[in-house]
Amino acid sequence: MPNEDVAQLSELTEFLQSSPYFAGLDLPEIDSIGGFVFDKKVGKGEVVTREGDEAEALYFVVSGAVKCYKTSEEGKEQIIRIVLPGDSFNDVAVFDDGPNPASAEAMSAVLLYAIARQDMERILRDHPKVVANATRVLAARIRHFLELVEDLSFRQVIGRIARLLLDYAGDGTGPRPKLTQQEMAAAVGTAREVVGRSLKTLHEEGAIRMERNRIVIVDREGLKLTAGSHA
Amino acid sequence: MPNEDVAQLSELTEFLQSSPYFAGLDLPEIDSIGGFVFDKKVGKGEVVTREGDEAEALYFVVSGAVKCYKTSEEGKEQIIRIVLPGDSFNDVAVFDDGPNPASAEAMSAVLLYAIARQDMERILRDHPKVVANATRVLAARIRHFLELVEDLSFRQVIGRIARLLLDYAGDGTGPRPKLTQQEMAAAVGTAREVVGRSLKTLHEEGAIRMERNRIVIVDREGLKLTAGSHA
DNA sequence: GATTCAATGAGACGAAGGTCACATACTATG
DNA sequence: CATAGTATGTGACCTTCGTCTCATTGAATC
Repeated sequence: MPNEDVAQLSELTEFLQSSPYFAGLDLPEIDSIGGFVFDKKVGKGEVVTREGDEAEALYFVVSGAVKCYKTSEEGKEQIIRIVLPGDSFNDVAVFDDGPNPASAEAMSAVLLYAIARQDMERILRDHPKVVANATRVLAARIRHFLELVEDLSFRQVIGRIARLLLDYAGDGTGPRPKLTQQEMAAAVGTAREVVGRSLKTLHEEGAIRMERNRIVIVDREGLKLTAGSHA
Repeated sequence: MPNEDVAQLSELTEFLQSSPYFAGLDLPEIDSIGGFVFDKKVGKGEVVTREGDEAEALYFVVSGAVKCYKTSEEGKEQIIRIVLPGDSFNDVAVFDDGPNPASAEAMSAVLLYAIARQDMERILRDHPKVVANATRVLAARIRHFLELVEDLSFRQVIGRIARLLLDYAGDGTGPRPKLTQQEMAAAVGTAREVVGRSLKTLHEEGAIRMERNRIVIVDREGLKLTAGSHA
C-alpha cells in the first residue's frame, strides 16, 4: 500500500520539521534524516532509558508523556523533567558520548521517534545546521535545570507545588497524564504526605479546587503569589 | 616591542588550544579566532555579569576564580558553579541569545579572556568544529547541574558540605581562593550557621582538621562516606 | 458485586535545618 | 597600635519537613 507509506512519511516529515533540532532544514534534508528514524511504542510504566546505561538513541515524544528522573541510593526519585509531545530526551548522552544521564519512564502509552546514537552522529556530521540547532536545545535544557535548582534552593515545598501546578496546567494544550501525589512529590523533591498537606493548604486558601479526579486552579493570581514568595 | 607581542600571542594561542571550545583546530584557525579575544581584568568582588542583563560576551577564566550564582528575591544566594582557570562562563546566553542566566563575581583578582557575543556568533559560523565542540561543553554543563539537583534533592547539608570539600580540594592543583563559610553555605544551599555546625561535626568525626586559615582533609575515605550517604 | 491494589487523607512525632542574638576572633587599614 | 569591618563560634528556639501508621476511598479485575 504505497499510499499508506506516503502518509506515514509526511507525518514524520511534519514532526521533524517542527522539532527544534531540524528547524530551518529544507525538505530533502528532512527526508534524508527521516530515513534514520524508527518508531518505538511503549506502555505506561515502561522504562525507556536507565540512568548509567550506555546511550542507545535520541528520543522524540510524539504522543503521551515521559518522565526523566534520577534515583537516589535509598530509592528516592527526583523527576528532573516531564517530556511532552514535540520534545526530546536523552540528548546529553548523544553529544558527550557518555552514559544516560537519567532514567526515563512512560507516564502513559507513548509513541516515540528514535534516532540511534551512531546515526545521530552521522546526521550531525552531514548537517551543520542541526548542530547549531542542537546548541539551542542544550542551552534551553540548561536554563530549565537552573530553574529547578532555584526552585529547590529558594522555595519551600508549597511554593514549588504551586509552580508545578501553574506550569503543568499550562495552556491546557493536549492531554497531559494526571499526576499522582507521589509523582508531584518526586517532581518537587519531597514526600507524598507533604504534597497532600500542601494541596490541602492551597485548597483552604482558595487557590485550587479538588475535583473527583483532578485539580482545578481557582485563583491563578493567588497561586502565583504562593509560587513566587519563597516564604 | 615585537617580541612582547609575539609572546602575548602565543600565550593566548596556547590557552585557546587547550580550551574545550577550540580543541582540534589548527594554528591558523586558532590565531584568527584569537583576533576576537580581548582581556579583562577584574578585582575581587567585582561583578562581571548580572543575571537578566543582556549578554555581552563569552568569558574564559585565565587566572583566579569566578563564582556564578542566582539570587532569590529575599537576597539568598545560590552558587551554581565556581569557574576555575581554563573554564568558561556565560555560554548559555551566547547560544540561545537570551539574557545572562546567572550573575558572575570574581572571587579573587581575575584575568579573563572574552569574546563578544557577535564575534562568537561569527566564529561559530566560520568554524563548524567549534560548534561541535560547544555541544560537548554544554552537555558537560548539563551533567554538572544535574549533579547539583541530585545534591539538593537527595543529600543533607552535611553530605553536601563533604562533597564540596572533596570536590573543591580536588588535586590541589593551582591556587583556589579560600571559601568563607558564607560562600560554602551559598554553594550548598543553606545558611552560614549550618555550615559552621556541619564543619564542627566533620571535625569531631575526625574527617577534617581546621587549621588557622584552611580546612585540611584528614580522613578522605570517611569524608567520602559522609558525602555518599544521603542520611 | 466482591476483592484487591493503588491513591489519598490524616494525625502524631521527631529530626534537620533556618533564624536570632550574641560573643569572639582576624585582618586590613589608617 | 587602634579601630573598623569581616569572618567565625555558639546556644536557644521554632518552623518545615520527613516518617510512621492507619483509615478511607477509588479504580481495576475477575
